[in-house]
Amino acid sequence: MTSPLKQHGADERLPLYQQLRDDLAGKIRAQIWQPGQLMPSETELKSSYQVAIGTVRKAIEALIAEGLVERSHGKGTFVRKASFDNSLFRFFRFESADGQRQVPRSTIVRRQVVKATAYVSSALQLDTGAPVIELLRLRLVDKQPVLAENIYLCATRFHALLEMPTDDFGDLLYPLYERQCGQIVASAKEVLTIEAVTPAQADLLKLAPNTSVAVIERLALGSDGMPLEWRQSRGAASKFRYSVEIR
Amino acid sequence: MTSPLKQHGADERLPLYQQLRDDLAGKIRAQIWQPGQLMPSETELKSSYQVAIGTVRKAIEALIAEGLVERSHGKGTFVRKASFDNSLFRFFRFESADGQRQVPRSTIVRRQVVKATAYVSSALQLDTGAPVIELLRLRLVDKQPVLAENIYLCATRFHALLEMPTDDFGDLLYPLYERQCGQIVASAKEVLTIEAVTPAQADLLKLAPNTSVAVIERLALGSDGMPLEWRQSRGAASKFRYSVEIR
DNA sequence: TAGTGGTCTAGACCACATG
DNA sequence: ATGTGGTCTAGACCACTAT
Repeated sequence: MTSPLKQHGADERLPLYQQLRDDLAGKIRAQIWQPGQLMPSETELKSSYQVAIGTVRKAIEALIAEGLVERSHGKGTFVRKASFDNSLFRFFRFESADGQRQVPRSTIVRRQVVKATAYVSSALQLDTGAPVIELLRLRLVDKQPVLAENIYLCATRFHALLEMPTDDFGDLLYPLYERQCGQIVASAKEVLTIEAVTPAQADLLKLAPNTSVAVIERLALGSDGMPLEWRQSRGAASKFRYSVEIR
Repeated sequence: MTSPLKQHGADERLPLYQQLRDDLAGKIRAQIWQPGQLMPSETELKSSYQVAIGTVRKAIEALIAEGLVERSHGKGTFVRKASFDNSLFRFFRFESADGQRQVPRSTIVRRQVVKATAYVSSALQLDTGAPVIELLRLRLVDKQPVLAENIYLCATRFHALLEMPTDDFGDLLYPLYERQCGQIVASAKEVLTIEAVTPAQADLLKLAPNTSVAVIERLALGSDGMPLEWRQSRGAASKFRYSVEIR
């Protein structure tokens, strides 16, 4: 029995379905309905919020457009799990010898606490010089290095990562952040550019000097929009491929 | 006074609002309602098609999601004009000396009729060896070359382009296609990769040998989905920049 | 003031998934 | 058989734009 919207301090100037959308989105963010789980049916929401069913549907359609939930005819409405750790496939074509796409293996090459540079601190909304964890990570397909990553995390928020061996980090970091630090990545912004490879990176990636690399800078955000992680990923430009449809 | 859907040979297995969407989309494609023009109001559509107003709204919402029309409260629903000739800004940062973004100037360097290669003919859905117009075009900002383009067009469909001086082509090709050949580009697919520059291209773009270029391959389609033009655009990788938001 | 799209309601019926 | 989302209807009222 959820109470009607009036008691939730919603902005009454907004359309009802928007207020409802905000309230539902809040419950998803607050993990009251967990990712992958079924959320209440249209009929339940209709009676608990005391609105017409059409209004419920408009609110849910908005959530679908934002990618927060998914509907399945006859089954119900499900909270979507954020899963974009493999978003690199958007930009790169990594294939193993048998032509399969797979999540690259990961190795943490270095882990250290450093003072945030001006750029990193502004990206993560920290004070300049605040302590950040820097991870240097290599990603491999068929044991060949394909991506080199520099990752920066607020040291206080993620200090749990300093207290475990880097070998236990596994191939995906975001589930680790969630398990060890209670930090959930909900969205991200990426910027893609092309540079000449530096000698150090060339060495890591086993590339000839002065070849080109594609650089993906990603700022990962929590569900409240707070920046959690900033990273740069570099991979050989020759493996790069991206397609769009425009109109 | 449009007649109800039954008389339009619509697929009755589809939901009503989908059938309506298809019919409306057809009228837009057939230019019965022209780009930029007002289309009939919800009330008019409701009575001419004999459906409920909610059904009309759902059909129009679908058209909005596809980017075919735009609604403006109090004014009406308008057919959207396709305008993505400047879509290169999506991928490149071209700025003139004063920091302004502007449509690059164009020069046609070469125009000739050639037999379509296997690749071009399959992209344009022509027989292999069919005659195609090949344009070599250079785009300039502040008189500096920034993009080199190879453009391929079906020679029969676009033969009007052979009968006018290339100096009169102007800076934008799609309006030219529309004026001179009656061919309207409605959408496009682009694929982006990175290559080393060829000697010929390096010369055109005034780049050092072996530097990297970003290559954008674009297939431009008519409103009926027929491929009209295939082009490759190459520009210095150093000017390249692209950003996305993911979730 | 008239016409447009935007919101909201209330309910009927259908199609899909599951036990 | 039951519950879910999907379609469709019919109409009231509001907010914006133009004249």
